[in-house]
Amino acid sequence: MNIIENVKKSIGDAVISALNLSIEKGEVPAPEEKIDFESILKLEIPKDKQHGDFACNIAMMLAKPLKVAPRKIAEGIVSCLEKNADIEKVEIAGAGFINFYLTNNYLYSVLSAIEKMGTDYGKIDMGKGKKVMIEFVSANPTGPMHMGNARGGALGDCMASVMEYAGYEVTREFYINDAGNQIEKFGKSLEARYIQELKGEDAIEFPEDGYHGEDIRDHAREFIKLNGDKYLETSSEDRKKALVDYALEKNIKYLETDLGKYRIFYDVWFRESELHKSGAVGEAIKRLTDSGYTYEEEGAIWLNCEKMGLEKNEVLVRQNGIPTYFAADIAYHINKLETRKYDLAIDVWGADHHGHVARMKGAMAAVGLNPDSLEVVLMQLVRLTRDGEVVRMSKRTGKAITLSDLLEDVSIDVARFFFNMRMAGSHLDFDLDLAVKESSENPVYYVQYAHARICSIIKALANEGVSVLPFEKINPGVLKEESELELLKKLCELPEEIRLAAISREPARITRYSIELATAFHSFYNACRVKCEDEELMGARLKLCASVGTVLRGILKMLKIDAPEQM
RNA sequence: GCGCCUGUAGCUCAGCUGGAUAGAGCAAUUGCCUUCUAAGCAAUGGGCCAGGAGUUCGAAUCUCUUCAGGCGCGCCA
Repeated sequence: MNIIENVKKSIGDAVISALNLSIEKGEVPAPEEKIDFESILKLEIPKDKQHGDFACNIAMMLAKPLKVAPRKIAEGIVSCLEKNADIEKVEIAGAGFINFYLTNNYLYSVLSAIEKMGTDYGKIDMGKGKKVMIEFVSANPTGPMHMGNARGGALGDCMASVMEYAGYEVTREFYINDAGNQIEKFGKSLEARYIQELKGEDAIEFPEDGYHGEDIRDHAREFIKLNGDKYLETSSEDRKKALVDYALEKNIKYLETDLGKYRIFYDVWFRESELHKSGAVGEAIKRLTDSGYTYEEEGAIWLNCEKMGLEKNEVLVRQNGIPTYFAADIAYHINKLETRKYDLAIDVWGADHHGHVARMKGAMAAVGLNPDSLEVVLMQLVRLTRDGEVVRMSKRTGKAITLSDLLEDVSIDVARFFFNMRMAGSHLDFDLDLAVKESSENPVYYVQYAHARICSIIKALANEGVSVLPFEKINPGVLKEESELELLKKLCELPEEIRLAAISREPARITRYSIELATAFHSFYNACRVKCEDEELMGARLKLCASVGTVLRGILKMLKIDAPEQM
């Protein structure tokens, strides 16, 4: 139920029929060529309340094609407007805006809508049940997660929730890169540490491009506890395989646990190795070859990206016969769109991967899939600051700060909220001082506080025998104060915010909305007392509070942030 | 060098499918608790929307260009 959209629709229809009528009457000249009025008509909520509740621009848009002054057109439209009980008055202003001032009835109806839908208020059917997969984080399983993964996690997870609210059928997926070069490096690193642990540091040289982290040593030690030195005798191949099998599964478990702590739960954990085993990678390459997009050079198989209008060609199969990550990724996306029949696949990637986007889409087109079915949301990287300075390393470990490090300092609510305050495309400064503060400055508490306050009011009144009444039993018409109307308007906006957040893949809109709703509530709270002598007014205000509480609970649940009843 | 992204208040950011006087939070200053949670509210100050040109009745928003910053351009992933 999108109240604002409904109102816009009804005003828009009224404007168009008035326009047609006034053309018929000859007050406004007919266009020389047919114009689709509906497509140029725009109704917006003016920034300044003095300009009414909704403003229409159509007179200005038609001024040029009709060769008439915009105010003249506006006058023609207004004179032919049908009377409508919900429209209080209509004014022509500025260059030719038609401003509509409505009665408050549409605002009051939101209370009824919220009562009916409860915490589901805001859900819309824009997606029509289309199947969408959102793949996010997909952190390298050779080590712990970094800040980029932390942001990607909050972003992808909330994007998924927003898409669900918008009526899509959403799958959250984690792609495990458990094959290819990096696993090879992982194996070599583990092997080196294994031998070093048993035979001393000098027994084997650590690979130059290996993983130097302490976690690799830990894996080797744990592995020795379980298996002793028996892998010293085996071939390097078997040794690496045993080490990788052990450490990889453990790392994947860690990833799952850490993400779970972060309240992210995936529907699917998809392994790259499956694509290699099933032959899907080979098939993908064959399809590209069959459609004439590949060629051989210097013993490698290349994808002809120039044929797709791109700058550079890319290797699909190396000289050594091993397919590249790119080849596997093509197979993976064919799997998403074709095998598993998703209508839309959204990938959340770090901005440093942007070069990969065009060729991935190009490859989709080359195998005959719609490249628009694959969407990539690029996310700028995160900068942590403390005392105004950029923090790169953890003080404790001296290494890059991991997600678990962050969650030791900062609550999960705060982390999820902060990572979703900024749009994906903007660089995100994560202010650790602010995040740690449990005070008014911290926007998370600001929103939660609004919810706790509402719960407190409801409880206090319940103790005096006053309870929240159903919509039919209250008289919303007594809500006339500025702050009450502003709050009602804010409540009306949610479905539209969900629509915009879903369409632009920007869950940050909802985080911001939660702050705006909290602001509107705090403002109301200070301006209007709920508990008062006038029972009718008290009933209406209490209903308003309860509605705001419901909506806040709904949004916070969507963002997977706690909604405490007291603070 | 080529490509992508960014540039809005002292700081962090909204606003960008063109609309009326450019917004919020933080920071600064000043008020508001004998009555529902002051983790709150109200008010004040703060801007050549990086610079320039163009399109338009109208530009922070669209186009071109200059400048500044970030990132990418591997038989890495």
